[in-house]
Amino acid sequence: MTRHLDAKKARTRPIRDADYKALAAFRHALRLFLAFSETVAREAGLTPQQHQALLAIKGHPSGGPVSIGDLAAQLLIRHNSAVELVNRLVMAGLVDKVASVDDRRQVILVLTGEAEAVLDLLSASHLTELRRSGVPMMEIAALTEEA
Amino acid sequence: MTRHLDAKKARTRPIRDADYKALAAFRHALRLFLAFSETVAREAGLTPQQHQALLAIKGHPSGGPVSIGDLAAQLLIRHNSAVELVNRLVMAGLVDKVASVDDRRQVILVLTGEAEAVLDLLSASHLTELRRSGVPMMEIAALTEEA
DNA sequence: GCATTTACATCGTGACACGATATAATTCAA
DNA sequence: TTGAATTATATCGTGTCACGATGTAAATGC
Repeated sequence: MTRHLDAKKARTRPIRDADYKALAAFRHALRLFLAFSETVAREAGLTPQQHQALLAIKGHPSGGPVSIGDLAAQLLIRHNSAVELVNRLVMAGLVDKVASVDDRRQVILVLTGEAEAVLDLLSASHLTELRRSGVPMMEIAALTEEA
Repeated sequence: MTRHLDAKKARTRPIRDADYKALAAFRHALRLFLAFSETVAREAGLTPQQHQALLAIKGHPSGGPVSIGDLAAQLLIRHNSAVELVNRLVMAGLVDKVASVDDRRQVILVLTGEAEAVLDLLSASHLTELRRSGVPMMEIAALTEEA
């Protein structure tokens, strides 16, 4: 009975030591980038999530107004988590919640001047760091479409 | 006075809308990968941190025995956080803590058979997903050295 | 017009990481 | 060799963040 390939799951090439090392090194590289990002964000007075939320609002692919739900989708978090994140941003004076005129259930998120300034600074340092470390940001970002 | 470049910080090219979109899309791509990883880890009964800890132990660059401190360094977390993470792994039956003979302060981390099996499964699906999505894992992992 | 769906909000919970602090083993210098 | 400094791990209290479950108001569909 071990003569046949498993019907449920095609037999895969066994995982070698080099595979584990490559996966571990890849994770380590991701963590290095995230640690850099967290450090500069905190130096600017933001939590990493706040920074990413501001970026998601400012750089949303639609280019148009961004709602709570849009933010949740962009960050891959639940709507209620997005609400909480936005409330913390409002308390920090970084975002204003504006009732949408189109659909009065929706809340449109608007960056304050302070948020624009901080995000500009952080974006500059991130672009510099990504260029320095050689991460092919554009290519990786392009993968977003298909998945 | 605005004629001179700022002495403290070289004037950088202004951040354009396309830059914000690229950075946001890059973050989104990272989150897609991390969400994939979290999903398959949870389906296998592990938290994402537990999965990454097992991988860090199994794929540690030294190839040798891995201590609490080694794990903390690989995951870029504090020693006390690594202790807590390992304690949860021990309670889950995935890791054994073994006193080191060389240095009796050290605790060597050993994967149980169950952990080896789960990690094998997760590594296979991660390798498949990374190949599928076209992420240049090896190249990015190689950046680890210099930073 | 009324049921369903959609968008946002609230609440309680749990995982995780942290700083501060403690303890034991090792190292090193006098 | 002994005692001070260092290193490795452990413990405790705290804060952030995300979640599921649940609730409410606005929009949609038949």
